[in-house]
Amino acid sequence: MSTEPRRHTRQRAALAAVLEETDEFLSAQELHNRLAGSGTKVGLATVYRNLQAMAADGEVDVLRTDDGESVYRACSTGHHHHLVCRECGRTVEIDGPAVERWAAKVSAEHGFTDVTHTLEIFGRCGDC
Amino acid sequence: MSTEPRRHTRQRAALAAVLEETDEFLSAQELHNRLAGSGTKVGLATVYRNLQAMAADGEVDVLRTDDGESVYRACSTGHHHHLVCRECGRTVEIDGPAVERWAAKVSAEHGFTDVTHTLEIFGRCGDC
DNA sequence: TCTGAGATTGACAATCATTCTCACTTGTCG
DNA sequence: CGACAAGTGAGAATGATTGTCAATCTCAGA
Ligand SMILES: [Zn+2]
Ligand SMILES: [Zn+2]
Ligand SMILES: [Zn+2]
Ligand SMILES: [Zn+2]
Repeated sequence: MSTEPRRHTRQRAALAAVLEETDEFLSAQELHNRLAGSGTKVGLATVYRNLQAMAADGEVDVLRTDDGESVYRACSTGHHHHLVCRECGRTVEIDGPAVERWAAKVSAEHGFTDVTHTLEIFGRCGDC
Repeated sequence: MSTEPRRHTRQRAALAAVLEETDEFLSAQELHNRLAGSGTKVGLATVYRNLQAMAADGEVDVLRTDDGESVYRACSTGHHHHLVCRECGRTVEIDGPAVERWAAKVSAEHGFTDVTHTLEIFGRCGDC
């Protein structure tokens, strides 16, 4: 599962830059707006394509809002989960070794292999 | 959080019946097809509206496929999670008290209140 | 059993995030 | 410096989901 070589482009760099500027999950559309606002013109399709590629390479994390929109965030590498404020979007990365073990155990008990899981926690943060 | 009174209609009964016939998660479109196939004509919008209402009342569980489609399943009542086969759709309901406690603890530690969480496990079942 | 108010439905239009198309541009590498 | 495939962009296409609204059906009350 080696990562395919990826060319360096102005568009991707700009997108990565915008992603680094925040700790909230942003939609592709919102990222596209911010890029437009920062003087760099990048096509919407390109934003989608790059986000998709970056997500596949684990450079960004993706999750779905309640209304089905995908939102993206530059994240620390490695498997982890999120605690997201429903109001302001503030996000805390969390880690749960015990949960990972539990998931693996349950899967095995039921004869499932090649398992992955999604786990996100939503709430209202102290500032909201 | 009292459930609004709901009228009994032929369409809803038919939908509930189809949902009871399977232990897989099905999309609204697929459910609509099955209803059509079983002689009962029900409008697609009605399928969506009812699934929405049923989900709000906890009569069915909803989750999102990788490609963003919502899928529904008649479930046992109460909070629980799922172990779903990526290939055949077979679903096992799972329960994890430890995970529930962990989620609550982590949320509290970060000052979050009014928390909810999503947790689903995907894999390939023994038969696939 | 009969009614009326209001919930529910259905055919179809509208929405809207995401993907596709394809001609054009630009990294990469020898 | 080319060659050429990867990357891009403008706009069309997709497709699940939601909105519209007149017609229909439920059911509490008479
Ligand atoms: Zn907040
Ligand atoms: Zn995990
Ligand atoms: Zn299976
Ligand atoms: Zn739970």
